[in-house]
Amino acid sequence: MFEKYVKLLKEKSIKITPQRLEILMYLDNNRNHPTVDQIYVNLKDKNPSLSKTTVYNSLEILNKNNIIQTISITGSETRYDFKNDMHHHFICKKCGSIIDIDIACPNIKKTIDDGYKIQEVHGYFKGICKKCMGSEEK
Amino acid sequence: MFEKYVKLLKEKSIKITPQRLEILMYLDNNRNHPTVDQIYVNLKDKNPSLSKTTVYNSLEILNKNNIIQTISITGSETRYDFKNDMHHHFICKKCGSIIDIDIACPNIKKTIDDGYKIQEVHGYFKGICKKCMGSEEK
DNA sequence: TTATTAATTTGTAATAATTACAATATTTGG
DNA sequence: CCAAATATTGTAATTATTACAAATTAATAA
Repeated sequence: MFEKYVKLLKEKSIKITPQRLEILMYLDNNRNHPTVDQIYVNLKDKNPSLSKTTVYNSLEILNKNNIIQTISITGSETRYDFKNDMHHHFICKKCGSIIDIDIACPNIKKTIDDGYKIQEVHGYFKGICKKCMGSEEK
Repeated sequence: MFEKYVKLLKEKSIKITPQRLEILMYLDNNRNHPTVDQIYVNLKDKNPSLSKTTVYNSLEILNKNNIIQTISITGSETRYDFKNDMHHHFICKKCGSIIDIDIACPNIKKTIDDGYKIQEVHGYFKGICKKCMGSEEK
């Protein structure tokens, strides 16, 4: 059940704790870019002693080790995502949903060639999503 | 002196107040993506009665009217920029400076064609800037 | 397996950015 | 110049995040 996440942590020499495994599994199974609070509230059910600080700490070490990534699209709270192929994010100003946009950034190479060392790429679009566009016309 | 900014506000039917003009001029003359606090502290000198809430309110209405734009690259505080040609931003994890990257996003058309209405585009790179890369080698 | 040590978790308190709100003041169209 | 609508100000409240110290746990070597 947790083998996959144990392996991920071992590869990066991160100590294996039940909290980290649960958080990792939660992010793997919930690809809806949850907030710290959403992760915390959901995992608190099965582990009532869980502390929000632990969620913050765990997310920090997982992010630093490139296992997960942060998304700062709303401007207020940070959201988290299991690391996968590069993609952009779209947030709908009407319904608030955050949608993966499966495109890569073609500008990276140019910027690297220009002398920058790029460690993270964030592409955010804000507007009205397909669904809300449809309901506006009615 | 303020004609340019008066014109900008009139075009959008935004009421002209000295605070808004000062904020607009500050952003026009300081293209270093300042925080709310930086704007506030700097303008407070000439106008001691300025309130931080006014800075927030003014930035909000200017942003909604597309005269300025927000930058959420640090994850903590929002930064502001006079609206100009589309470009990306790079933040150096070592020295903290935010640098304009003059490239446009070629993925917008594809996303619009796909049914999304795009109102804002944010492209953020995080890593080590040219200058810090140079000093690392020494 | 057990003891040890270093790292982690927890809970609470502190901080920092932002928003809410009510009273006062200012802008603008007639 | 007046009236109505809107903006500014100051303070208080809220929210996300970080700091920190005590208690607990994971990993390692004997």
